[in-house]
Amino acid sequence: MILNVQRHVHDAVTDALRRQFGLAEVPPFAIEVPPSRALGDLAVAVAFQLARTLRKAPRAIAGDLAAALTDLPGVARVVAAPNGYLNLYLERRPFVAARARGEVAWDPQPAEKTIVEHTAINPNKAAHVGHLRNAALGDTLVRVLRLRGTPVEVQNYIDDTGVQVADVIVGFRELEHLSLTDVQRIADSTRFDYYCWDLYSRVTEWYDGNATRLAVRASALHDLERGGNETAAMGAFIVDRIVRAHLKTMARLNIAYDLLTYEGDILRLQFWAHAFGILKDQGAVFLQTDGRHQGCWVMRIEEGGLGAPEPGEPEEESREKVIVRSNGVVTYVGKDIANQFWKFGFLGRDFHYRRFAAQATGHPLWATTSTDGEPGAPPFGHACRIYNVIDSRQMYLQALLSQALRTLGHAKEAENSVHFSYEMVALSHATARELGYPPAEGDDAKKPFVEVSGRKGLGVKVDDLLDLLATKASAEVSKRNAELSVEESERVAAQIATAAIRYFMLKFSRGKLIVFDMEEALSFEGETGPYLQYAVVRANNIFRKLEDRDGLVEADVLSGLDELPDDELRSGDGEPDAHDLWALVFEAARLDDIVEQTIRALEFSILAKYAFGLAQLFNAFYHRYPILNEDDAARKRWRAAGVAYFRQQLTQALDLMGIAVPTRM
RNA sequence: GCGCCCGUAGCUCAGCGGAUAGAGCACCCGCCUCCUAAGCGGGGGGCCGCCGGUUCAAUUCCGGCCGGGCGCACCA
Repeated sequence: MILNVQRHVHDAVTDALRRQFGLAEVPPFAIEVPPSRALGDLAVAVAFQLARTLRKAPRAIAGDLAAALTDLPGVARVVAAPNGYLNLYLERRPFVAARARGEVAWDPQPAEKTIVEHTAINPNKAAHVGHLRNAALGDTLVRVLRLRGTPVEVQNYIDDTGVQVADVIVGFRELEHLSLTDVQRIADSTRFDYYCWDLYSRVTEWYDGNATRLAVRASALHDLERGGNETAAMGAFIVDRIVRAHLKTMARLNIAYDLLTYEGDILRLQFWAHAFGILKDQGAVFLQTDGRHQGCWVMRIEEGGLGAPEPGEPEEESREKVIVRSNGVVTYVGKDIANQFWKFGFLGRDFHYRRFAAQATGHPLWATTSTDGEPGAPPFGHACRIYNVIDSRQMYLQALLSQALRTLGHAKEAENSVHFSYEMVALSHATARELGYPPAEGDDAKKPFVEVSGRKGLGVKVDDLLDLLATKASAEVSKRNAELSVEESERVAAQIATAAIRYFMLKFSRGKLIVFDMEEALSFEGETGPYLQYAVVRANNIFRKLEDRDGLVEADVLSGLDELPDDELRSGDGEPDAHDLWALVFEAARLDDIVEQTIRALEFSILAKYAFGLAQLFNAFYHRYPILNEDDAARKRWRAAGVAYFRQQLTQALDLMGIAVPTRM
């Protein structure tokens, strides 16, 4: 809740520059936050930028500006620092009082309908930590956008007709010789997503044993795509069960969706045929009659795109991407283009929809279907902006999507097709060893990490990780809070587990490969989700006790702040590392600025680090300044007001990261 | 070969061109008659990979190297 102040300071400085120096054009400049409160609350470095054009020393410019900036509402004083910075100190009392009372609201942003697609796990096995990063980033993006008033539709793409599902079908059939009813029985009596996890890796080994077995897969895949046969029926069953397992896992992490988009529906409803028609009409794809891609429909890749020429091959060919194979089967790229067209609403066709499940959010989850749609579905699709949350390995394919849109004259949509890209999650050697995998050999041993592989069954399952965290949290909770009921204690443990894992997934910037290490992820100390929760729990405890002991509720604390002596707002001034009330409130106020930065950079580590820093500031304040035991009534009230604002802001920040605040810890 | 990402403390990572380069972990020292020690305070530890360029100012921007990762299928 600092952006409004920054804006009016910016305007005032611009105005002062015009008046003082007769500048018609004021160069763009930023309102910064100085490294410590002793230097001021806001700072402007514009004097450096103007030194040359004005032929004047930065310090002198800053001095003139300071003199011109009188009577700025909300600003107590303006100081020209010796180095040329212009530093501003805010009026503290009204700043604190208004914010603690919640009188400074979020700016509504102009909003256009946005689709965020994330998770999109192949529905043939349990979710692992690699999938987790995707879902955590995607869900956080959704939360941040929604806070700013953007209407967001969350889609989860289900590849129900792909190779991975076919492989599990092959496993049930060829390795276990089971029928659909057998599989159904297994699903009802086992942890089915775990069962398929193991089966999938066994199938991979089976293929490796004899290459001719791949023909079985090809045939299964063909049946799966065509539908109306037993293979497809078994596939539909497996997919449904696994998708429900994924949703359950994600619900543990406070992740929900609006729509499941099934690839099978894209095929059955001829979305691809329509998209293909459009692409052909516009000349975006053509039938290659020669060379390596003979008989394929290909798309020309733009200059600077992908493609490595094979030795001796003309460069032309490497600049083509196959969209339809010579056997007439469309590739993933083609299906994705059709899906993207639909999301923007210019495919000219729509899905039918069915209610799929209830969710903890209260919003029903819908799924696409090819027939028998239910009434009451919201108007899905027709977005102005699309974020596809997919790891960086699929960069080229995402670039092709934009290219296809551009070729068809949809420049704006191409621009608004955002590949929200992030680096993958790998495993540390130590964690791979703990999971029982043999030490890597050869070149793999030299790598600093082990790659997660669903095919090999090598990975940490999300539910296992959550269970481990919850068990550990449960022990810690009951150790400290013997009076809690078993149910409450378990609820808190689950919240702590979710916090630990979600914070862990967000604290790294998205361009950084995460080498997942179990020991590190299980930590509750230092820069972790539980540390952040703990800070808010402490703040909440203060208010609980304030009510128990003094009969004061938050509203009592916040009323009458305007008349109270405000010495407390200057405590700690002049000290180099201020852990005082003003520093805490000021930092808490920066959340809106941080959210803006986060969206601009699509970088949630900014939000995560900010929340952590704010919690640190509070913990330091907490240790230094008593509240319940403070004798001076005015100081006590101001401190409590600061704590009220802090918990309001950090709770909000945690909510953006999908982290709840437990009742006790 | 081409494209993208990464290179900052022993380890894992932050650092929207600006004020003494920070945090967590690990290590050492201190703090529970005091609102929960999942905490707090203090300490040691840095050619910000290397070389150039732009700039009043470069860890930050640009170029070139070096090292590591990932892509560049009629897989998804």
